[in-house]
Amino acid sequence: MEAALAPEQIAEVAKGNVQSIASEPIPTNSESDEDMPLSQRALKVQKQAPAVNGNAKRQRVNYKDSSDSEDDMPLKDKIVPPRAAALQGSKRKPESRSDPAHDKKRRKTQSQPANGASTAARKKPGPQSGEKRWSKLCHSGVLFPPEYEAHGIQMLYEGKPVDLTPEQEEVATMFAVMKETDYMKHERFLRNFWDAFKPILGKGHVIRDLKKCDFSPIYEHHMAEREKKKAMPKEEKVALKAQKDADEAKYKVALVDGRQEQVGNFRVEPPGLFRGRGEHPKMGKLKKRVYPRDITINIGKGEPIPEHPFPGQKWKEVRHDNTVTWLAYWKDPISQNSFKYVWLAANSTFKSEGDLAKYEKARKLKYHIDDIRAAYEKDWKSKDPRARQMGVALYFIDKLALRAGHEKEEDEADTVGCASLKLENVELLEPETIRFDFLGKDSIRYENEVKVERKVFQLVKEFSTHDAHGNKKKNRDAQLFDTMDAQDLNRRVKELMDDLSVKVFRTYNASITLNRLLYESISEGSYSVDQRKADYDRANKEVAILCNHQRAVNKAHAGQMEKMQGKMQSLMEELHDLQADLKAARKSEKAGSADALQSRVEKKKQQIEKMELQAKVKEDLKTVALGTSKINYLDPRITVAWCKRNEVPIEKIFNKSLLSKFHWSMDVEPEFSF
DNA sequence: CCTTTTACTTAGAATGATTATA
DNA sequence: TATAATCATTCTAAGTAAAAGG
Repeated sequence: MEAALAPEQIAEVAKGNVQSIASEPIPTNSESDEDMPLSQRALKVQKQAPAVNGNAKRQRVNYKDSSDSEDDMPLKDKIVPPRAAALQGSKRKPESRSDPAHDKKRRKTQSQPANGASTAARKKPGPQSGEKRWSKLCHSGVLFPPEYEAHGIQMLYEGKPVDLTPEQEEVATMFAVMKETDYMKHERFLRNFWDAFKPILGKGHVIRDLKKCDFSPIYEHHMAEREKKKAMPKEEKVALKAQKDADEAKYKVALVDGRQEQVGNFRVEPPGLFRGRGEHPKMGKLKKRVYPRDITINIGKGEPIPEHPFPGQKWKEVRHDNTVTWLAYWKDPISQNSFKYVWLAANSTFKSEGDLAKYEKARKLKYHIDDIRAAYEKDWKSKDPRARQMGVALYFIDKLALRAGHEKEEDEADTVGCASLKLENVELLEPETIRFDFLGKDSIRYENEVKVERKVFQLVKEFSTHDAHGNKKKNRDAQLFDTMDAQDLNRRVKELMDDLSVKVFRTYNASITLNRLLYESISEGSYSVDQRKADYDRANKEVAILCNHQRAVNKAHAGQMEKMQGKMQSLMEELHDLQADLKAARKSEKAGSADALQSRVEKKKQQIEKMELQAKVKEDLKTVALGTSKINYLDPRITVAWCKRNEVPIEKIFNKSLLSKFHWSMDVEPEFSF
């Protein structure tokens, strides 16, 4: 049987040396790495001018220094300067959830097609609808976290040590190690934790009030252990690492139709306290340990069934479903109606094919976007209120790169996207500016003031005051779009282009923006590689802002900035002294030393300039995450082609894992335009 | 239809490793 | 040579959207 992997093969893959393995997967027309990649096959490349479109641009709000990004904006898109505001987590529990019943039952009031209901979308079986994804699949299943080992450290209750069973101690420790996190200040977290801890303590336990608990002995023990580990002699560390690698090696690879592929997340999630984002109703709940009996394995027929270290147990199920790409899944112990999956890694064929398809679909949108824009603008004037709402929603999705915004459950964080916007999320600023303020995915705040078409402004005003039946909307937490939801948007968009869905607009706008900015950028030729990279980063940043990709300000940020300022100060002083020396040397006409000083002055100046730029970029990017768009939204062929045109080594832009994830895009021709 | 289930992509924080700097 | 800053990787939560189910 060929399924088993030779150890040396495993080692290669485990090390991430997958180039040969990884490039192969795109088998259709390639025999070797050098062959024409899928990218080229798929695209009968049209060499067209860089796309320039009326793209959405937005001004970030939580961004102190707004001056720079504004001047290069087309006037039309300029946005009213925003009020300064703090980064995250506004307090915004809707006062009353007014009429939730109505909220849920809204929609469907009006019937069908908004306008010129073109050829209804044709079902093309995509890679999710029962199509065969593999013929042979072999892997080693999942790796379980080690069982809990009791440390025997006692916690204190009313100042006195308390004995805990290992089971109790495990949960106490989960809580103890979170001592320094913000969750400790979160009432809901504490309540949920207590509700989980109490039954584990059992009836009549001495511990009856969380407030009287002191977990710090456990916390300190945990920290001490950590220190110990850090202080371990080098050889021991190396040996430990080697052991770990060896234990994991077999889980890291899978064999798919004879190809070796890396597995992504082969580890079963260890138990812990749920760390939801934002105001998550379930934060602090105990996420229970997962066992083989909870896990369904997916594997090729006739392949050896993966083993597990729990003698009495069986896998929940073993399936041989070749229409899906997951290797295993289990029910998420926190939200009973969702699953955790084990998939192949980002560089696998499954994922690469998915990526390519995603970007090709977004590129296809380019040929339809004008018609689509015309269509939704026409809908603004429709007699059908549903069409009007849909038209405005699509405009937001296109211009602002908003997410679709599906309905959420009561037991999830209260966040919104386009379709689920509430009145309280939009403020009308006469004559034609809309101010958005809402918590989106991951409870990241989206704040933006956008100048919109007059008609859109009027429509949003209409939606803000009256529903589709002309009844007044009274509550701030009422739906802005009361006649439609995300599903309706997806259906609508399919009328406009086959297989189009709402999220494609984000990909499209992100990629086409990068493409345009890179073709517009002029620092070629005499500019240094670093300067050209800075160009790239600026474009990347613009996309990140468009997509609202944020990150928390690094805790040390302020201190680091101060330090830089201080350093700059002393550099300035040094420059000053040098300049004085130079002047003196000139006076005394010691030519040689003057020349030397002159060059030292120049050097110092450059040093200062570099530092200034560094400081500016750092401050600039303190809340902006560039990585997310690079990984998920920007067609790598744009980047690769730009690197080729500008003689920038691709490694400057893509790190090792991105290179591997995007191996399929590497031999795109330099003229590629998205 | 409308809701629920399933499968997949996208997301920021936390952690770990590497590099720059004092 | 330790410490700090930066960068890469891991982790798992939180979205989207299609299909299945009733």
